[in-house]
Amino acid sequence: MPTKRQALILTEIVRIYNETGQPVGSKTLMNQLPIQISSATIRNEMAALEEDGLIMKNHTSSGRLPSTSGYRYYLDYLLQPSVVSPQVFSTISQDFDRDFHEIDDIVKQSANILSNLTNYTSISLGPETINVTLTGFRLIPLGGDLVIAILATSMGSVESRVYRIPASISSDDLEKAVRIINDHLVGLPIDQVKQQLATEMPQLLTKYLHSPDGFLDMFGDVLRHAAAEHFYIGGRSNLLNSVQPDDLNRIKSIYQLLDKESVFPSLLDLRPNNDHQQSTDKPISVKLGDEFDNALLNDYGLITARYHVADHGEGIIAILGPTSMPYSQLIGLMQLFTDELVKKIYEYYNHFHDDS
Amino acid sequence: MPTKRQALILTEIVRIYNETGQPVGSKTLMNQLPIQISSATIRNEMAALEEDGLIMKNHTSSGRLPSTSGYRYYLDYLLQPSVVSPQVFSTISQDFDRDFHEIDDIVKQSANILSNLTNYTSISLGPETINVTLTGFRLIPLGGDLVIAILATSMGSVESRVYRIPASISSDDLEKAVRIINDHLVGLPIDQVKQQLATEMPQLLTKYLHSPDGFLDMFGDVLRHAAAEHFYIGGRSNLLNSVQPDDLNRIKSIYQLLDKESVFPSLLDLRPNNDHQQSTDKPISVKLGDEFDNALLNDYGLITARYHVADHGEGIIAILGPTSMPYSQLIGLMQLFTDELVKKIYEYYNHFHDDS
DNA sequence: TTTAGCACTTAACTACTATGAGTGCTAACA
DNA sequence: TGTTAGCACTCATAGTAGTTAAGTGCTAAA
Repeated sequence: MPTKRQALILTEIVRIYNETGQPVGSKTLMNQLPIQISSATIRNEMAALEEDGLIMKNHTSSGRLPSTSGYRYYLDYLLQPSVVSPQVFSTISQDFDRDFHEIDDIVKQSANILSNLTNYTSISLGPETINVTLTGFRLIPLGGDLVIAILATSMGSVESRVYRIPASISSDDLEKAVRIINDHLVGLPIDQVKQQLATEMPQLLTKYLHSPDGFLDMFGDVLRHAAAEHFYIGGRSNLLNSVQPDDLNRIKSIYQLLDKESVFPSLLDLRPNNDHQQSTDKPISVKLGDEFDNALLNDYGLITARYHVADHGEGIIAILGPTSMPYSQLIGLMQLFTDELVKKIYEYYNHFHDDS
Repeated sequence: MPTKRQALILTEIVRIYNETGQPVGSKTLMNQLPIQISSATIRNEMAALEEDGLIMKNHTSSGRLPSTSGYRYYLDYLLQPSVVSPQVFSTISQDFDRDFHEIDDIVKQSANILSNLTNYTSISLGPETINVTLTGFRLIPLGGDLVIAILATSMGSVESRVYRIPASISSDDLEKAVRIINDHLVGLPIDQVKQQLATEMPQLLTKYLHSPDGFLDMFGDVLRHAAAEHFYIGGRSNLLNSVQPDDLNRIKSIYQLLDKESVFPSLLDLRPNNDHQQSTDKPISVKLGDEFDNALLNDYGLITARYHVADHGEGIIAILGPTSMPYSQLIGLMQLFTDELVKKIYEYYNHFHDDS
């Protein structure tokens, strides 16, 4: 456990290292610290901090920089979110001030705003589809034996996919089947729809379809895609800001990682299992270096902010940048940003359900 | 105009430089050339080639490398497409051997296959929507005053967007309006639909809608999005292969370019105006360095292959890589690749119209 | 026209030498 | 006991000089 003075020194090391990117020496600290102590004393304190594993050296005679544990300690105990400037605030509201046609657009735009604001990479995941209900299911014939199956949800998202229908099924029967789906399932939460799909629907449909399996597979397939989480990454190229010019291969690997969009959210553990206590407590949490599963991200930090939209579950927005980010400012920013985002999403949903 | 022997030397310089990435000296050439001449003679010939601006030096005592004009000359007069190995061929057919649900999936997959195959970045643009017809238009109420407008085309693509309908319009009238759209416009090519939208439709709709403007705007909007060209970029990260480790800023700029997907096709001039004779003649053409509008791409080359799908217009697939690419192999590959791609797209469309 | 020979150029590598920022330790001091 | 001045020591960085190897241009001979 560092003493109060050691904590002060650690905070200062984090601050200066984040600003300059260079290891911090005892003389520099002496000039910057609010208290009057000599460089020798600072050296002694730094030796103690190094003993505790909170700071480290690049080589015998270099200044100190925060270790991962040092960052961790700083984030958990020392950091204080700084207040966001009014200009930034008005920038955010301005960027959000448009009419969004789909919830996905809001999610996308939020990632873009945040990455523009911070010059880091941003990842945005829409509110969980807890209370989303099925609004409608349609089949539109395309000619031939192909149809487009369209599924709409109360969130305003539409999923459409093309399928082949065996010629043996008459279009009358198809229409009836679609009507049954709509009569029985519209208005139900997606989860329940999935459930009924396995239990009651097969029986109901056998009246009209000889073998409803194909039809149900199709419906299930669209449903699965509609319920899948959509997320967006903004400012990919900012990842290049933080990297040393020499290790080009690492950049490449990280980009390949980003390209494989499918694995990204699980890799970053954006939606942790509930066992993971620490992160579920606070709305904003930070994941550092070796806490990632993938070694490629060892030099990166991820600031994750959870936000809750009334009756619509949790969404997530995150910043991915180098380990040394101005956390204090960024976390202040995130608090404000999620507030605005929640406001916007809430507003969007309200337009739906209110004026009927 | 280079002599025959000079052309041979140029070809060899291009080949070796592409393989090694290093400037080529007279001794190396002496050993590699199929003819028996001394290094001194080669030096003389190289001096002549340099005089013509076809090759250049990095510094006084370095070997030679092809200049942009040199590449241009090589591509226009010397290059011979090499034959693709059977393994590559079977790789291509294998990768294409799946059931595609949408034409966009084929376009996407083709970009991925090509970039995997070549280790370069690949850009794929689907066949132009010349003969695409409107297959259906639907509105699904979402509750409140919102509806999802869904437009389907004979290509199997579906565009859906959410709109707000003024409460003054009754749902009965809306349904009638939708029916009118379907009765009058289904089966027509998109172009004609657009035309009628401006001419006849307003009159027809006034019978049912007090002011059809809002409705027509909505329909026009979906139509515009449905008709927009979709393209895909595969293997973005391969761009990093070709770049010098020191100029990180250029990489970043190029990535930002790639992120702005909207400007990319026009920048690359993938669909040149028909005046541009050279490129419309050949199905495969190459654009080099300073021929790009954007200076960022000065060190890059773009191999563009046009392919024609019967009754469905032209599609484009391209490879973006460093100026020094193994053009001979790549162009051979592209010929074969577009054949396979055309086959696949044709097959896809046939499933639509044939077995009705 | 071709070739051998040679002087010349240049990038890349190596070895060596400051320089300076920074540390750890000791001894004196409050 | 905590703090500070002083000093020897370490190490990355930058700069200088010398060497090597690849390559050129030019001249003169075949």
